[in-house]
Amino acid sequence: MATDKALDTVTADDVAALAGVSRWTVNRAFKKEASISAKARKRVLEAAAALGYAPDLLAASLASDRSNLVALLVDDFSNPHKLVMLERLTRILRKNGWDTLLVNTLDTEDASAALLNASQRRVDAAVLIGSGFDDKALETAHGARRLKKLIVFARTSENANTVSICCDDHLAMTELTDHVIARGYQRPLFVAGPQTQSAHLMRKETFLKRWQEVKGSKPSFITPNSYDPDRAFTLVKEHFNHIAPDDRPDILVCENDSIAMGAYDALRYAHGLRIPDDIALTGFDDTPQAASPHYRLTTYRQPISAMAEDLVQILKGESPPAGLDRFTGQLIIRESA
Amino acid sequence: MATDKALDTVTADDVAALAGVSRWTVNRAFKKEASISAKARKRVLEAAAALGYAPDLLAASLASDRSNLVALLVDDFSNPHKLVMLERLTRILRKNGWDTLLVNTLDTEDASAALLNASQRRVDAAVLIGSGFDDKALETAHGARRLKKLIVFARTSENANTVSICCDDHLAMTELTDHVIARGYQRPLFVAGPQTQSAHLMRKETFLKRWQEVKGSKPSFITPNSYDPDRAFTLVKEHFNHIAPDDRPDILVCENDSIAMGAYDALRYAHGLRIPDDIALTGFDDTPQAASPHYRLTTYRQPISAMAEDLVQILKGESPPAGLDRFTGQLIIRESA
DNA sequence: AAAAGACTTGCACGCGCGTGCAAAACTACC
DNA sequence: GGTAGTTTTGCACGCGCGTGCAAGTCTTTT
Repeated sequence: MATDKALDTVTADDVAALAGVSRWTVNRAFKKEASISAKARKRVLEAAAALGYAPDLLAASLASDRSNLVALLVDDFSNPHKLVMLERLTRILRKNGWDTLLVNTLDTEDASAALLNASQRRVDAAVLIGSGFDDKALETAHGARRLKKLIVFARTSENANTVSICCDDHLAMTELTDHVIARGYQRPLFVAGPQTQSAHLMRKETFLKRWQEVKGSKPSFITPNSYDPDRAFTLVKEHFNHIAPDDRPDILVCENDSIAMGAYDALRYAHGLRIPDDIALTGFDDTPQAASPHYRLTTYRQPISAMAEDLVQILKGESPPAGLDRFTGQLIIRESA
Repeated sequence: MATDKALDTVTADDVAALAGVSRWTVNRAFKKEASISAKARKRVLEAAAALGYAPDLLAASLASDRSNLVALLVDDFSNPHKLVMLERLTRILRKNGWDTLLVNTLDTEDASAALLNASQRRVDAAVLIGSGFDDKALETAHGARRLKKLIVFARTSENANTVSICCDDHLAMTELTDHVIARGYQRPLFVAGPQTQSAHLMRKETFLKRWQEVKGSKPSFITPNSYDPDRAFTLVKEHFNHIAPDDRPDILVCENDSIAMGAYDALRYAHGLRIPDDIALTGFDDTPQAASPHYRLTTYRQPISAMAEDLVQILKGESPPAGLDRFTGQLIIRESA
């Protein structure tokens, strides 16, 4: 047991002893750009391999003021697009030396507690990937000690102390709106997401504005109180119960794919409408499911990888830690509209 | 700047000074079961609130031998069920005091590097939620220093040094097979997942065995080399190209919902078959999408929450750190079979 | 009121490594 | 071979808190 203990905890000192150098040389051998001679490094690495040593990142974080840890706060797990973002972010962050703390803020009263928790782990940055983060949470976060950087991902933010990395929603929705108009649709209905957040999307506003500019009329809209497809299903189903066939919209423009898929199912299975023959539909995000031969959703793909790379730049300090980084995505035209 | 620095880094000593107690009393105030008087705790917490102090979890981890951190290793992000598991696990772990390190092992040659990385953060446990972890990775993990517990989630493992928390696949597949038989299907085709892992599912074996026991014949099967629905789509599409209508299976039993949905789309959109009229289909996992009016998938729901609670027990040391914890799930019968 | 018991508080030492600088070793050049 | 320049190495101190025990304080009992 005592030997086990000693075996368990191989420290830089042990490696130093074996390699015949000082502890500091050992740790230098593990840093990419450290001033150390090639042969010293070689000797150290061999000794380390023999002993099964790897630097303790925890101790390193404590001693320095960076942890190479990023907290990802997520408050909506009903959208498969989140899984795509998580995959991209974790992969790209890891490639660049950052590990990821995944924080589920569903249960947390507001995000503040989660943010505090992240700061207690000394994360280098907290990244908000969600819909329900409000001003209060952002302010608390900014007030929190040790929370060096606060980044809102895939969403704009009006808080001056945050960076927002997102796709250019204005450009995107304008392009999508123009596509819808070009296809000759006349009576759109916008299906928005929850509208309470300060950090939110401008998709609805952009669509309404653009449509009015070009067509002169103001489209109506409905607002599920969450991005859950089931809610969208129910809401759309109810909405169409109260509409005479002649007044029916000829296209549903949805704030994201998650809502669009719920709406799709409601139209098709609750009201027997064929898409796009009886009614058309668009989404946003290009989730994997949107491409299935079932939905064939016309949608808009955000450049998640580029956005993740941008996040890395910010973490590295090569981009300013406040402001708005906008990216241009790509309209994906499929059969649904 | 100097004052900023001083403000940034509120330590237990500062709180102690303000509250007129020692540093140790301050930290005790933040532990649930610490011997501290009610009034001392109150005084400390007030002082802490005034200063914006919260204990540094990093320093605590270094000083003690636990980090309250769990690494979740995921190697397949194409299955929406992963999102469900992530949501449940992160929420339940957090409720019990553990934070979650999400590690994407898609890019990692084998999982060993990821496991090593996790151990460098001194995680209390590494949880494998994936399909592609092989023996080598598990052995490496066990060899790694500081990796206290290795847990295979939602999958059995034959490695003696791991705990496996999963639903009772044998029971589940037997129940599902019996359902399929009771419905009168005669010519099943099993669509399996990749078969190379040591830590894998016994679904195929169980199905084949049970079917043979009851019906006396041995069903055929096909094997996509990944759980990606697109692969399943392609494989099923190809497979049915080479089958005469009379030889067609009357039911596809799929290893999980992800595969089932790909297969569903292939049958319906590539071959124009109606489900369940022309051919039936079952899945496994009960992903949210399986319930949609589109798929209406007959499937099997794993008790993820109970499994996550079991994980907590293991982390707390109230369950043995090796062996197999099996849970009984629930057959979900919908229209697809 | 004194003694025994129960609870609360303080403290020395260590967790493993980073920082910044000074000493040492090496290299190049005349 | 000596000097200046360059690279490499070693080290004191600190990061913020946990552990286990000893000293201190308060409560109970006879």
